[in-house]
Amino acid sequence: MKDDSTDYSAKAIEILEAAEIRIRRGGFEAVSYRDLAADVGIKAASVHYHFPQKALLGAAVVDRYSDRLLATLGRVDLTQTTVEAHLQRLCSCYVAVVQHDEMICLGCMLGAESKDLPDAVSAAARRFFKRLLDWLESVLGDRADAATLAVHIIGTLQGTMILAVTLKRPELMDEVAERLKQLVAV
Amino acid sequence: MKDDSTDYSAKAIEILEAAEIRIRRGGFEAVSYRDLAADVGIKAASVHYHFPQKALLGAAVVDRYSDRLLATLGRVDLTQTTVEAHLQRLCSCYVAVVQHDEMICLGCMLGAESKDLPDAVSAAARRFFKRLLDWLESVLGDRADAATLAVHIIGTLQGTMILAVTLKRPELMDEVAERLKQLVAV
DNA sequence: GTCTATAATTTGATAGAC
DNA sequence: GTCTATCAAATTATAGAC
Repeated sequence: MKDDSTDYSAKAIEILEAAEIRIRRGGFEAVSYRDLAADVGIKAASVHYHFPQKALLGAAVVDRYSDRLLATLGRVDLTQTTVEAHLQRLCSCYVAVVQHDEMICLGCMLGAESKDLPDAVSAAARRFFKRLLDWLESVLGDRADAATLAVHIIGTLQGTMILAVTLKRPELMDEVAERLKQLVAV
Repeated sequence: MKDDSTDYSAKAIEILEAAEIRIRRGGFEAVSYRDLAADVGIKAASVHYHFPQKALLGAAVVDRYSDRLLATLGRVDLTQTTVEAHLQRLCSCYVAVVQHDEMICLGCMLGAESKDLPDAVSAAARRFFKRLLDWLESVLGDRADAATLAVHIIGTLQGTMILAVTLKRPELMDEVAERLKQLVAV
């Protein structure tokens, strides 16, 4: 009774998970069928059975990631929760991404590469950011600068992630997240 | 009478320039000696004459990019120019990067990939961000929150670049840069 | 400096047996 | 579903002629 029509086999899901980690570590080009096969304990040709083309695998990974993040953020309901609490949820997600996974966001990686990606993958990355911005804009809905502020906040979270992993200073995420909350409080 | 000891031949510089563009478009893995050779009108084996190993080529590209950006930003001199003017210079650089080049920053791309890069290249990316943060921290030197604010500003510029190119909305850079100036004015 | 030729490896993808 | 076998193409890099 799931609302999305995609249902994958257990092995297909293993492959999607392995691909997500590898993309987030080194980018789309750095992922190979051979490595994914080793990750899930089968041969490269068998990975092609589940995902015939790499571009379609990439798009599937992104859509799965989008669904998961948006589900974690939850529906926007300002009658039950404050703007601050919604923002806190978003920041928590991204602080956890860096401090727990020691990786950047999938959208951040594919967004950076988007000029060189197969169309199906760059389109999926664009969809990801649109959904994320839509969520945040509706959280900030009553403000005149909602759209720009949403870009500012998402941009800051994405860019700070890059700084945090490159400089190996995960605590930067926390510090900047605190500043973002003050930004909205004004 | 240049102060850095690296002096490259004219062809080597052509290669560095071609490599910078290709890395910024698709990442380090997406660049091949064959493509670079075609860019500068020689064969792949001849590129190896100028840069024997790809990792060293990558590091050279980054250091060159660092030197150029830091030179454009100029020395920090708060007796001659205001904090706001210094920040304006930084924002102008990054707005131009997106609107003119239609590419993201080299440091942003390599920072995203840094987990999977040859050591020489990821170390160069780290150096780049350290130099950039140092510059901005000394601009903000008199503020108690200089370090965190510098991370916030650089992070925002980097992340917004990703959003702008992915969503094909270059004007986002301008809008967010305006907000950053207000941030410092407070 | 640039070339041809080549080595050794890896890549995405397909055909067909089981 | 997974396998072996195979393919054509691309990869980084080296050797040696000019």
